[in-house]
Amino acid sequence: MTSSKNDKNPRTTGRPTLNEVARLAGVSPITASRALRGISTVATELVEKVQQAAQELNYVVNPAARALASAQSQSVVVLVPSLSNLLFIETLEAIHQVLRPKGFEVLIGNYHYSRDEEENLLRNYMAYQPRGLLLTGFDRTESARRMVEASKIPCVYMMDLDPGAGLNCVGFSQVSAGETAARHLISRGRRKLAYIGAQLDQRTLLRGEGFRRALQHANLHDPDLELLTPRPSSVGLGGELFLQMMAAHPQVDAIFFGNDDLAQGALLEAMRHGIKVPQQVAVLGFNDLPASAHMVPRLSSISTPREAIGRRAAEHLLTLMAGNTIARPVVDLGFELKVREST
Amino acid sequence: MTSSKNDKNPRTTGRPTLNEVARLAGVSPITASRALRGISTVATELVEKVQQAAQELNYVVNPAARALASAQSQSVVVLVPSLSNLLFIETLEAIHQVLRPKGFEVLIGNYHYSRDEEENLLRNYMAYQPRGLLLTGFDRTESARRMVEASKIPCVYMMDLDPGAGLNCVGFSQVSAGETAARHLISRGRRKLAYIGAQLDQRTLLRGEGFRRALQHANLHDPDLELLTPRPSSVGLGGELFLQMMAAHPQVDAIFFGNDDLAQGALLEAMRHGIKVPQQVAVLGFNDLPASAHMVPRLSSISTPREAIGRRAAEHLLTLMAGNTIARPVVDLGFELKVREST
DNA sequence: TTGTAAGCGTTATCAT
DNA sequence: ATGATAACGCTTACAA
Repeated sequence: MTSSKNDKNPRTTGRPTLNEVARLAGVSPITASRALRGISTVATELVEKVQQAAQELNYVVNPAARALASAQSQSVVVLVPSLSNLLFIETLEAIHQVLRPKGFEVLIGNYHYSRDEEENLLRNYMAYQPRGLLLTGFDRTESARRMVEASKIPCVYMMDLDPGAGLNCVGFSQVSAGETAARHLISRGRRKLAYIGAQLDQRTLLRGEGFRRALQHANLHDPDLELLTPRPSSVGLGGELFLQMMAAHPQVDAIFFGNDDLAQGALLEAMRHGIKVPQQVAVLGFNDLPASAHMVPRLSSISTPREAIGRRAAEHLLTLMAGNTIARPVVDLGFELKVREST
Repeated sequence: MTSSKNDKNPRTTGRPTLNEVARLAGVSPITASRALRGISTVATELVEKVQQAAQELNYVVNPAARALASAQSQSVVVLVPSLSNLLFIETLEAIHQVLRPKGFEVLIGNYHYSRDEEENLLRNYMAYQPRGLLLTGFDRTESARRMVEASKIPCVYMMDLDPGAGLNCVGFSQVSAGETAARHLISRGRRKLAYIGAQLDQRTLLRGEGFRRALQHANLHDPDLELLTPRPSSVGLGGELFLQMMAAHPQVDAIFFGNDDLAQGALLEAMRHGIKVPQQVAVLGFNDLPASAHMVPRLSSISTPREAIGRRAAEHLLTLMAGNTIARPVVDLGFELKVREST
């Protein structure tokens, strides 16, 4: 018994500790700990006493101490390739909505579409001993893959579906979305179909593959009508690529864009240059971003359930973190073609 | 000496500890700790040995243990009112860029423009004993304000400038930006000027105030020409409000929008309804979002230095966290009027 | 400049 | 069902 609590000891936070709560409640610290964590072995009566004491003292656990003692944090790491795409913002929001109420801290890592950066983030965040991992897609370095596997940390993959059907994932088939795009355009009587994609991540590529596959199947595929660039997707870039495509291949009568911002840019340049959409060329976007429905003409797009993906992935992870396994690890949330004025 | 390291002890992480690094380097744990933290009292020779050992073992500190022992985390809490506004994304990115390399973990809180939610987030995050705080603007609950003050945690305010000039802040004068908008429109010969704002946060209001003030000064102010709504800002809403304003006040010849997305929506509806911009009505946006320069007509806007704000605020905070004070706490980064085709 | 001892606040273990 | 004890991995205080 050296001194009283508010000693101005720099090693102390000044906040009430579990010990103090326990003393006030007249129980041992460990009982207080159990009571607060909702561990069933504690008598209801004591639980109440402890909760009251905690409330009275305004007690909040010290996450550092908890993490140290239990070798487990309360944090979940979410890695996304971009934040400038509204797409991922909505997903993140949904994840927060599910995880925060359960007491989890969400650590967000943006790897800017770089596999190496993703690996680094993963390595760094592993130091925090996260309880769970939420990763985007399946395209990562071998080393990152191994880290995840070796860590044994529960992990759910978002956005795409595991072809192997072995990993826990929540998303939709990117390939199939590409096929749908092609079939829609073909059904509109289009015959010279182009694909324009930027930010060549795995999913953009997969979409392109689905698109190509459907065209080949219809005997309409022309490899010249594919314009891909690793530059980051944006409205400005979309306009630029659109003009480039129309200049090189004036006979193109439909374009599928890997992202709505590209398609929006195309619509804008089409207007500026008097190119009639959809009369001369149909424009189809992807993701159905909020502005798309308001473009002139209103942009047709494939709407993706990114909010639902975030929510379901987080719930999925909650199950895994609770130690349960999941019967059906692959959750396909599908997508929806929104036909508006541009196709 | 009970057992060897990889005992499958559930209380242990399996990762190498500082002790092991110290042993390998042939020094005491505390020396290893000091060496790794770059504390100057350690002999250069030993520092090298320790670093080598750490590297060899692939050592990474346990943040929980560090936080517990030092009563200080390595985390910085950033609170923003929204993530769906690209504006804050860019700011966050810059903050990350500055803070992560220095070993800080960035905790992001989105309070959805709700003062109460901000207060809650603050309370929750305080449990993590953050080393620093990055807050948006000055409009918060009294209780939140007190928490920040009482905590003594270094804090930098972003986006606006403290009228009292006492708080550390990095931003620009929102009022002055509103004035600039009005003066520009007036200088273009406009006489019936309207202001349309959504998501009525403090800064939108301040901008409106500056706008109003300049109009009054020029004897051009008409309170009927202000359209404010608490609904969240979006392209769709902008179009809607624009049409509403033009229907109610067909004589309006210029509109300043509190946000670019609103202005973009206005441009789109103007086009759809054959309202000529800027001939019939000039449209001026705010923030200069990426798509604005590509609109038809290209949107004039007030460009804000959100990336620089994030960077400078983070650097500012770094200084404070290092225990230094700042001579000039108020950093005004200004703004820039971009005149394009819509005004 | 380096090391010893102790403690940060919590939870796992094992006994009762 | 509850508690005593030790331990998690690191850093502060102080001694050498």
